[in-house]
Amino acid sequence: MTTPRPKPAPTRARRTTIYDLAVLVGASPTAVSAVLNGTWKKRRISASLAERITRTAEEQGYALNLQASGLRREKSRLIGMIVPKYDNRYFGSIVERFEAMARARELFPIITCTMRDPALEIQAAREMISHQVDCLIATGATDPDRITAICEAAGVRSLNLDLPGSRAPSVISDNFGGALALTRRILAASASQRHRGEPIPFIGGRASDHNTSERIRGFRAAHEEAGIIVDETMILATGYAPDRAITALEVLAKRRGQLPRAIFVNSTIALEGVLHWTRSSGHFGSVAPHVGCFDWDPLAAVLTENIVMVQQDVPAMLEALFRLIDADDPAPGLSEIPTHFAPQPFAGTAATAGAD
Amino acid sequence: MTTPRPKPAPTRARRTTIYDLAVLVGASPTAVSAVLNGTWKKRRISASLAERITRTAEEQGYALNLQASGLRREKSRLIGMIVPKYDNRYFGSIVERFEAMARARELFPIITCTMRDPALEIQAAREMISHQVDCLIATGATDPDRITAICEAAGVRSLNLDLPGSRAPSVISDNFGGALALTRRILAASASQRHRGEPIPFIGGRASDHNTSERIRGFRAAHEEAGIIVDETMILATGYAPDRAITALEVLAKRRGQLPRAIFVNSTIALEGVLHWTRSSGHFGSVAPHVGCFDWDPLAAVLTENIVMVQQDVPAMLEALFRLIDADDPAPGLSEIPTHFAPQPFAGTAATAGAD
DNA sequence: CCCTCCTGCTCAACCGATGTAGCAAGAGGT
DNA sequence: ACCTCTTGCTACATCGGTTGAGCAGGAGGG
Repeated sequence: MTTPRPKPAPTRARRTTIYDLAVLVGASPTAVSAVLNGTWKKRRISASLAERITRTAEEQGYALNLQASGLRREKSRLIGMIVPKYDNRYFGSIVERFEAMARARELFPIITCTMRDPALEIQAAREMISHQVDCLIATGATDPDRITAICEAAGVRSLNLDLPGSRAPSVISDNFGGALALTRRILAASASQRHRGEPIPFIGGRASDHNTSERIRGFRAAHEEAGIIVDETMILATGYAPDRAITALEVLAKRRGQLPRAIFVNSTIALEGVLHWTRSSGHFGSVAPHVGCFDWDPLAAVLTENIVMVQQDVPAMLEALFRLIDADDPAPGLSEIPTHFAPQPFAGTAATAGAD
Repeated sequence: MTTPRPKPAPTRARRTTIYDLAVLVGASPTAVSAVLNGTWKKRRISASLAERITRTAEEQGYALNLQASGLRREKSRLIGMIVPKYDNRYFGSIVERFEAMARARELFPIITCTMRDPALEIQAAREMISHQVDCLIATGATDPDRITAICEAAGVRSLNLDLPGSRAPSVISDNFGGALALTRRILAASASQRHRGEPIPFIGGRASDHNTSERIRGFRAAHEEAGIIVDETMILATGYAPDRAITALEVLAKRRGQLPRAIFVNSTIALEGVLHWTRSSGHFGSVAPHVGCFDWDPLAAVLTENIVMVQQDVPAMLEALFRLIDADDPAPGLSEIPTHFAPQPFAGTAATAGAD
């Protein structure tokens, strides 16, 4: 019945279905389906028939068609996530952990990266909805509320991660608190090398996104505590490209006629540029500035002196996220997860202990 | 099966279907379907009806049910990829590029990471097949042929990336050539600091995987060219964990009673351990050894003196991969893509030019 | 012996989209 | 006036599972 093809039927063996199995076993498709999806006890199929069906399915290498199954059940057991980039450890660990936790709940995670492109975010969200995801997580989305609106229209639950929205529950880091603690630390560390009242620059990120603006707030608060005034020219939220960070610092140094003794860096990607500049510009000689980085990278930890990194607590964030997913209560609140300072590399491992 | 809740049916508005639209427009579901999937000209639907249908669909926020569509068409326009980890730039860029290229072909990419766990690889492959992927890419799989076999049984095309298999077409880096060139370079760079005939250690990876063994072969070939004998104790393929690399180097140094003047490092993850050891063990003082790393990380590039990194040519690999996907000819050959040395950080950018 | 209950299974109607077949109305040709 | 062709649409079966309803046969009770 497939098609009236004059094809010499080369390979294209049709996939085994429950109907094929039913014929093989001599039972009804219903029985096969019930056995294979585990509802057979409830449906009063005998253990012996169940055994025969299971065995035959295995022999035939039967694979359930989840498209058909999902269509009938009107849910897919698919959970979607959109993510901006795969070029840093933060999003990498979010995705790894998300997948593991989704699988533990018998959900199939589908993740797609949007290259920080707002149009692609929307397109990806729509595609995921078309694929009938039961739930969609927007991670670091530029316009989370837009995604929430699209999901709402389709009756799909949505949550925000990393960047908050106002219309869906959001789990984010305590950006203010993390930036405050980080700024305090590098202000203290660099105190003896700075003039009295001299502020440090903030570099990277987009002032328009919530996280960056909260971090700037924490950055300012720490300065204020220390009695330091921060003027606008110290805030260089020039985006996520490393070379923009370099240019901005170069310009700043030229204008001020002096080099910063400490720098607040707002992402590991910006950090690439910053560290390149401090190392290879020749400006600093052997006295590298203190660097505080909001986000963590293990190679930076190993290779940089005078660096402090704030690590976002990905496990805790995802625990919180899945608590919201498990409880299907869509109260659109904001969960802020505390950050912590990244530990010394290899602290407490056999490797360090052994290196006497 | 969630729970027997006395829920007051709060929101859960059913999703709009072509039947709903058909009623609204006063046309048949067939017409709606034809208009929305673009076959309406062929089906001789009038432009005016098409216009009305399109408008109504938009107003109602209609989203196609790809589960139903895929079921009927017997293909999903889904393309699957399994990937070991998200903790390095190599796999990150593979995934980013794969997604972009898949989307350019109107395929929806679904990617899942398997944490280098062979059982999870198999499970993930099966799940993807159940979701009816049209094609499955096994990236860095520990047992690619097993996955190919599973795909074959289900009539799904499969390809290997990064690690080759014998039963499906494979696209990988020229590991031998890359390792040969890299080893030559660090042997040359460290020549004046090594005793005559002194080999350097190879650290990281698994000797059982094809890539590592090819790299070892290239590593040995470069030594042989230089008239240096490499005994087994210099090959430290201790896996991908950074702390294992540290331990192995520590043991090696103790046994030989001297420090290596150059090191071949087989992944950026092992590099974390290696650089930690060279920096903080105190062994090296200010004379860091020459490091050659098979794989690239931008922070390592910026922060390490005397490092040479081999970068795998991800764009070229994915071009080759998609050529195989586009041509549906499954000849199980091996494409080896040349690698190159990573360029100087920010070379040729405004950033460098500006930093006078 | 009749009635009820339980066991073990099957039937048929879906889920939403799509491809094939076909029908009614009007245009155009002879 | 009759036939053919085109236009613009609809009806229906189908993809592969799932699910509520229901049926046959045997056990058990009165």
